[in-house]
Amino acid sequence: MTVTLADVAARARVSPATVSRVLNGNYPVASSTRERVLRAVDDLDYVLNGPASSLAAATSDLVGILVNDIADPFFGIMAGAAQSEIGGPGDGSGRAGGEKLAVVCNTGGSPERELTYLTLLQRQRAAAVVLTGGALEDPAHQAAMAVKLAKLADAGTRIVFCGRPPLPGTDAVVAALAFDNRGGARRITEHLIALGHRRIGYVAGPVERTTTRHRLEGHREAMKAAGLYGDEESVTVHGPYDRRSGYDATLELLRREPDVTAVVAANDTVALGACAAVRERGLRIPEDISVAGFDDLPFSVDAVPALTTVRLPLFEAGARAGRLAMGKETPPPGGIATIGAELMERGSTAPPRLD
Amino acid sequence: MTVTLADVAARARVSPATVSRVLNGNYPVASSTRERVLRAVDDLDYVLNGPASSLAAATSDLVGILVNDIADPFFGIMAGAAQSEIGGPGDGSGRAGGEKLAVVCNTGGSPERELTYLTLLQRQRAAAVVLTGGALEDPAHQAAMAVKLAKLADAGTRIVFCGRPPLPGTDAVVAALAFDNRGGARRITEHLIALGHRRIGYVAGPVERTTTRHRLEGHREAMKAAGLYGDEESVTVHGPYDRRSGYDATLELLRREPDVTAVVAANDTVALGACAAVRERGLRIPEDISVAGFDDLPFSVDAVPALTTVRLPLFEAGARAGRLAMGKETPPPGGIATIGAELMERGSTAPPRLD
DNA sequence: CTGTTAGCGCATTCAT
DNA sequence: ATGAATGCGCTAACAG
Repeated sequence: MTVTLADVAARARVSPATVSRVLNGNYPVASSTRERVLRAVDDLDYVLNGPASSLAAATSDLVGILVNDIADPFFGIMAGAAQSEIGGPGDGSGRAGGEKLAVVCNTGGSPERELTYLTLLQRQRAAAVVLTGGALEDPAHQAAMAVKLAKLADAGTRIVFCGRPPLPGTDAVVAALAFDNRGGARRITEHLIALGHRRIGYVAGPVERTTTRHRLEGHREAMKAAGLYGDEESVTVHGPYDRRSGYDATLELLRREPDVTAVVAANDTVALGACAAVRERGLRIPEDISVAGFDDLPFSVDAVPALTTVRLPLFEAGARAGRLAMGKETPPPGGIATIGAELMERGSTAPPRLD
Repeated sequence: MTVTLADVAARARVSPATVSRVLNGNYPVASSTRERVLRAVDDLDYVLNGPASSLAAATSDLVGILVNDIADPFFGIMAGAAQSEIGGPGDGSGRAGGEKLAVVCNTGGSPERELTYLTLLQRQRAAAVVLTGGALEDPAHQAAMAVKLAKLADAGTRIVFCGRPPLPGTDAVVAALAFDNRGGARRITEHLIALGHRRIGYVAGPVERTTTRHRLEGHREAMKAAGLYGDEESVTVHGPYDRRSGYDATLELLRREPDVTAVVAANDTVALGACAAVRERGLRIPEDISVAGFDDLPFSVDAVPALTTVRLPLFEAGARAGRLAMGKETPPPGGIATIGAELMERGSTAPPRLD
């Protein structure tokens, strides 16, 4: 019932091979012939059979974009940008073209699902895979990832990291775009210290994540450099990268260390929860307690007061990852690029109360 | 170079057909044989060739989820929920299983891209497609969609709408889960009227979208029922569903109609921008102006003051759409279900100033 | 319960 | 520049 390439060939009075050639466009075809073929395609409303094409060519037009949390704009912005570079504009003709199918896969932060998606993508003979966000630091999982990625690369799949440091043991990766999480975290804490804060609480992300660790390390570097050693552990609380966690962790922190004058959150979403907790305790921001975030998501400027945070160029990074995945851009030297993080001073931070 | 099913068969000393059967699990196989085959699969590190499988079976394990804006949690929450129902748990074994590949495709609200993605999915012989969010009301596009969806359905692809009313001319759809946008909008405006507001501004979404129209209609129903006719047009401003638009539109609205005492926004993101604009004008929320949103996204409760809005059960709807797409749940009678919208009264709305 | 036999629809050699 | 032939790796009838 379904129209095949042979049907198109018959109608255009050419061989199937010729139809294939005009559709893939990688071969010289007389323009008159091409016209005829394209008209037949339209007349018959032909749609290429992807599986058959992929089987014969041993490659597909599928590109996977893995994200930790699709409901988090942090990933949404990167994924959308990458997708727009990969997907092409789309001519709306409904006709089969040479388009790639850029799709995003939500791992939910689960290492098992990450591996499963990679297998599924491998099974589809994906043209490329973009991995976004921080990686789990579990050695077993990292090893499994390295093996899996090597196999994918071996089968011709291009691999790009976006916002994630290069995985140890993986040279199969086309390029890794890493955010300067450490530097950004250092700068925001230095900002707080410069304002006069001495007791600074830290609401960290989930343990065993590269992003969490790098941001925490940057924070502690700044603290140490200012001679503010001591009880790092007691002013640090870990939790998931969500609003609820920021709320709970901050309540816990304020209970444990009532004399903190500033709270640094692992990201903006967590910071929002932290703000709610601070207010719940009857404290004002920034008069009684300063709060800082990370990422500079769109909503952060609308918080009241506007959130002091670190801006990550998520859209630009995602777009670049997309181009890298398509081979439209040459990889950075060494395959690794670090992407800067810029401090955004806003209303949620101020000098501590003098008392 | 790559391991094929035949290799596995040889190693397990069975026929290729048997290997296929244990892999697909839809057929009785002696457990001892199955063991042997699975061991061979592991030994050889075999991964099923998706394209070959799809070609032979005339169907793939791909499921597409179309969203208008992947950076918007409204879609992210639905897509994530749907994906979790479709993707299965994932055993992390890295082995080939019977998993579906649930992927989200970002149309960016563009009708061309919507159609293109549908073609790409059709080309892949997708098992199902979930379309989320409001639809464009352009007749030409609707007709094109109806045709395209009919073809997809014809080829065996299950179609589910999530948060979108049934498309005219489409009976190919398995089920449509529609949000009660009209009812929700009516209730929130009634709430404002009950508080004593008479001049209420409306910051609407983009024109020609079902969601925009239904919410606006609900709002106006409430206004009319309260005898508050009149200059609907002059207190209504349209714009995209984003923060910036809410900001700009509200500034425009306040300039045009300085005597409004309340602003209803098309959604929470827009409401956030509206809040910023209101403050920019030196007005307090809710003392000088009440602001209301729609959707009840996670950040809305953290706005200051907390946003009065209409709660949509996005996660539940997405999950249900996912189950429907998988055939794990029987469609509602008539294929259409309306999903309720609940008013959430919070701090951003209050009685108008008496002056 | 398992093996044998045929394609699925297309991209690619080779020819011409 | 085009046509003919071959096989990609797998599933789905059929047998047995």
